[in-house]
Amino acid sequence: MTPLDEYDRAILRLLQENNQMPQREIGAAVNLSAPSVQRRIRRMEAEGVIAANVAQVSGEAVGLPLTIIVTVELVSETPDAIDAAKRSFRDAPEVQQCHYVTGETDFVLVVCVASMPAYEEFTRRVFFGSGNVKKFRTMVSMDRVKTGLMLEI
Amino acid sequence: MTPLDEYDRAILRLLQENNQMPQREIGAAVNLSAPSVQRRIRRMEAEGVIAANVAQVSGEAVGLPLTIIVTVELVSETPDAIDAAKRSFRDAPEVQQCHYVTGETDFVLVVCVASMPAYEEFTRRVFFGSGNVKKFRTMVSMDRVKTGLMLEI
DNA sequence: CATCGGGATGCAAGAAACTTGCACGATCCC
DNA sequence: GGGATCGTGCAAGTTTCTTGCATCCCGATG
Repeated sequence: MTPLDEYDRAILRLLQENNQMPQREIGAAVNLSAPSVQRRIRRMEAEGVIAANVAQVSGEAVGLPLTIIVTVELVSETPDAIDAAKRSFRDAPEVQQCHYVTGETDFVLVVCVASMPAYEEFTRRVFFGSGNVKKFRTMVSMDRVKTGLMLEI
Repeated sequence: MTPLDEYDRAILRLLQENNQMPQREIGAAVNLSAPSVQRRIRRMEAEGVIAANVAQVSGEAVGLPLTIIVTVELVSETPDAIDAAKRSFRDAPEVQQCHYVTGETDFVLVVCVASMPAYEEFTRRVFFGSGNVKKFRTMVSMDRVKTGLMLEI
């Protein structure tokens, strides 16, 4: 993977804020021509530096006003059990984010649902369904203070 | 806010996966003309249904390979203290996401840093700097099983 | 029951943005 | 110093986006 220079990083800083800015404007901001900007973007997309280009949708607007952070502790922590848990969390559409973490708890999930009943249904299906969840702790978000995928580049 | 119909939701499903798909292709996928698709997208952007259009940058690629989930407990939970904490978390560039939550812990943060020393420096500056953090629990992500902002629309 | 009005649609033309071939210049390694 | 490699800017060609316009649908009204 080609190392990133200061131009690349400047472009990324702009794109992670707004990936619809015209290449011409990006070029003007970073002192490069539009074609040059475009070739750098292409390269970074091909190399996976830019993992995806997405629209950030408001949960409230689509009827998913609840964001819930859940820590999960498993009964069995064998590699197979861990993998099975990863798969089930990855496949659950309510799970927006999932991390396998160090410490007492094994997983941290960010879950987006329409209502508390919907959340309960989710826990029944995903947590109790597997039989391998020892316990989980539910933290309901009262304020999404900061969300997004912004990195300090 | 205009309620969303099935066309809008179909468009959102596509855009939250790839917001660079040409309107013509979106139109073909949802059975609408390109101009119609574009007017719907414009409307949803104006109404905040589409909150942002962003490039998702790989943390590894830009030298931020560590993702750490942190739960934070405050000493004082007065409204002023809560607000001050929200501000400081929001302003810290290492903090990618922050939620004010119910339960024993007050905040859950997702922090992206270059290294453990960088994380320690972060905790000193942001947690110990305020004098209002009673305790925090650090969970280092060993596997970012699922990330992103995808919603089940 | 006919008519009117608001809103969304598709078409087509015009505008803007993206893409690519090409020649030039910088850099690095003989 | 010579030559290969890589990235750059320019300009032309292509695609996509944007917008004016006529039409259609549907609900409200006379």
